[in-house]
Amino acid sequence: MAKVSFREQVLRAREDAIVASVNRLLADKGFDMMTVDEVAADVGIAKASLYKHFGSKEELAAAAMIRVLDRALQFLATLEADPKADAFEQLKAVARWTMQVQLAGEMPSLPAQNSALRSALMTNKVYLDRLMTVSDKLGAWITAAQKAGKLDRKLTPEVVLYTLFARACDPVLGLLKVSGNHSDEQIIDMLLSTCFDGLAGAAEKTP
Amino acid sequence: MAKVSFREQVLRAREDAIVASVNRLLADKGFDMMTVDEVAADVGIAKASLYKHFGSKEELAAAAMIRVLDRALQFLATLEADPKADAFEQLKAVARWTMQVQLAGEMPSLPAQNSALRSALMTNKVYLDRLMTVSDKLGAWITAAQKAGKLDRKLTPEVVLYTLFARACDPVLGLLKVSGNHSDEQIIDMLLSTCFDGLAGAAEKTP
DNA sequence: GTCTATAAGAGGATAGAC
DNA sequence: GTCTATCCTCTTATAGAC
Repeated sequence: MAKVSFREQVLRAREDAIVASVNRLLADKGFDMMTVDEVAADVGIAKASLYKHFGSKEELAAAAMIRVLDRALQFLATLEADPKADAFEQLKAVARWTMQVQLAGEMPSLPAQNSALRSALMTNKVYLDRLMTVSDKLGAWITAAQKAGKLDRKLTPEVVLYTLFARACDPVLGLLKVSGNHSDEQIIDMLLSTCFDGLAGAAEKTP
Repeated sequence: MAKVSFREQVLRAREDAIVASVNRLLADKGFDMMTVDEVAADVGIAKASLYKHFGSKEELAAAAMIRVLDRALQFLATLEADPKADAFEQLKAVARWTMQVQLAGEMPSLPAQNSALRSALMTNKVYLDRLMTVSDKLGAWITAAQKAGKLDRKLTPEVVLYTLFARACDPVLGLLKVSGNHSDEQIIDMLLSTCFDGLAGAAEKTP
């Protein structure tokens, strides 16, 4: 019994290592440019061993997405635990968190056009479950913030949700980072500002 | 002489057809998922003939990017010709135009991570020239709009420029389109609003 | 410059021994 | 479950006839 448990523990640890590598490689090179050989080399195992754990390259990507969604859910839980919870501020905190993850090189980026990948994700129950859980929590905050007048009521919740997801993998962040003209904090502050107050800025709000 | 001119005309027409196909395929599937075989089939010529016109797949993509940048420059020229030119409104018009191109399925999307493609673009004089021309024109409008207080002065022009470029290929537009809950006009209006006034919206500006 | 045919190689996936 | 070795498909790119 203990032996089996230990075995499973080792198995889990190895799979965690695999998913961590995939996550970093996806953030670094993207799905199409990432090769399974690279993943195997990065983890330090043979490619055939990799395929004992995950049935395809798409499943590897799905596992990485599930991982980051789980991290997001953990962060959402800490926000929910805060007694002075304000929906608008919570949304802002989530956006800030996604940008920090992106700056840390830990945000996997998947192409929207790859149909093989999309269909693999759309048939992955675990992935869909996590995605819907995150979407529901954010959706509740969005409608609450709109009711409070903190978010534009002319925007449908769908638009707000998609926009927040998109800002989590916005190429602007990477461009600004390589340009080297701003600190990480400056980048995040400016992008948060463009996200919630727009290019026109909040200055105009209180003339 | 007339014969040579005619020949060149036919050559140009064929290359235009190729670039138009590449443009559409890039918008539809992205660079990595687009194959040269598809391009050849779409144009209706043999792949070897294609390679007589363009030396590599990367050059095809570069030609498509040059094409769309030229279209952008044409549009910028019409805006400059307007006597009652306001920098802020011009920037908004440009953003609207890029979204219309995107909705029409004519905005080529290139991955930011593909290094072979990036180096090919970075050594393409014509592409760099067009890109810099567009950037300079937009940059002038950005600083003018900031001086006029229409754009947030806390944002560096670099951030504004990158953000405008990024909105030209924002995945949110495609997601909203396939979701089918909004008309094209609604989508563009909402995304323009999120771009310039943010998720918080302009409502807060005049309380 | 257009075609058919093919080289050359990358990359996803698997066979079979241990 | 891990390895080595291999298969096989897809894709970029070119050779050579016309």
